[in-house]
Amino acid sequence: MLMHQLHSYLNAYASNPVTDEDFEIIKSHFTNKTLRKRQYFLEEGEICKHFAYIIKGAMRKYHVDDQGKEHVVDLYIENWWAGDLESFVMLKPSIYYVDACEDCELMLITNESKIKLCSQLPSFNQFLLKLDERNHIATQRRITSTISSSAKVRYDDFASCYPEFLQRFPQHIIASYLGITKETLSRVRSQVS
Amino acid sequence: MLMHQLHSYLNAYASNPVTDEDFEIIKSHFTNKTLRKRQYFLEEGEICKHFAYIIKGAMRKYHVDDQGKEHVVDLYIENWWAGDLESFVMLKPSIYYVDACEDCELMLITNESKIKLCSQLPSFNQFLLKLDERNHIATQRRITSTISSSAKVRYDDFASCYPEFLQRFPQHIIASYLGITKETLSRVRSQVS
DNA sequence: TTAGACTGTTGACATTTGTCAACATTTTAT
DNA sequence: ATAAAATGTTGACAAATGTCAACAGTCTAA
Repeated sequence: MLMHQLHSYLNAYASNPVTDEDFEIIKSHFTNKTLRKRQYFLEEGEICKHFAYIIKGAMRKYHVDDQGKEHVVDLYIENWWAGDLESFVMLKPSIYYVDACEDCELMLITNESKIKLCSQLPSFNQFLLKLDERNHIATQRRITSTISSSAKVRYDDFASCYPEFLQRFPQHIIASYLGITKETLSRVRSQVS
Repeated sequence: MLMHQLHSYLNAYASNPVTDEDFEIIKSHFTNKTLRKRQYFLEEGEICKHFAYIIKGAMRKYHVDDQGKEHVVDLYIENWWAGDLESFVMLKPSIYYVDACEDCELMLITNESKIKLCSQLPSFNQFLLKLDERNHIATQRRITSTISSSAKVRYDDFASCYPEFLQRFPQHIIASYLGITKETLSRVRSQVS
């Protein structure tokens, strides 16, 4: 079982370690799922019933505009969470697709379970707050970079911040994440830094 | 006292109303502050010791790049929170400025108080989670819009999503928030929708 | 009240980035 | 094994946006 990965992960965010008993409770609220490369986890119009903790693999979230163009909004690898929060908490049909960029092993949780765990285990609540904090900070940096910098600088920032991602996602997906075309990314990469 | 505004605001986010006793505890952790238009709440290099709940007024957070250009990262009005979370929780010098775009009345809280309230009052913890959720969702939409759409569409989205902001912030600040120049915004506005 | 800052618009031109097409390699599915 | 799909690069050109300068109206502080 790869469950222990979630346990270490939770501990990394908690101020005090999560006890084995608490972890048993947490574990009981998750289910396992595997996805093959290119399979959908979520499709536009669906309600996001689960959030996915990624044990292994890589995923992306993207939006398809009126002209049918894909825009990658998020990239995820091991120890990240995939899903559409807006749909998950508001029970609204999602405007996003989430799919697997590699074969994936996931652990899924429903919103009811999340709420139950929050009220039952203060450490879980605390964990979620820390997670949101971290997420908020990363997003803030991303927005700053997006509105302030040229394509080249954005790519360099991304590459130095998430070097692994360069190995794991194809360039056209990274380009889309950065809000530029694959051609522009290709050209930007061939410039010296 | 305008404290009751915070109380209603908290209630709007809680699943059960915040009792008067709980609110007394919460209130005791806040201090009041006023800012005149154009005064700083936070300057680059400082540690963000307080987060500000805005009772009245309007503020912005911005970043100054190597070439001395300002890039507005966030806009805030009544019932929003202003500050730099990264600096606040990590005690790192901030890379942002936060200043008042109108005369402001604020209620300030430190990170220690926030942590204390979280552990003492589950309802406060819950409140923060909801707030982060809402913030996360809004930010997700903003990123989607920024990487997917032209200047005109971004402005129209912004205008329909935050019509008040058009009245309260000058155009060059909105332009910067949208990641475009004031000249481009001026031109985009003169096109018919 | 007055000079200076702040705000907003417009024109001419430069730069960045996108679009479309062609092509080569690699990976994937049958 | 083979065809199709996915990935990545390049060129020619188009479109979007930025830059800089000039200008005018409004607000603000001494």
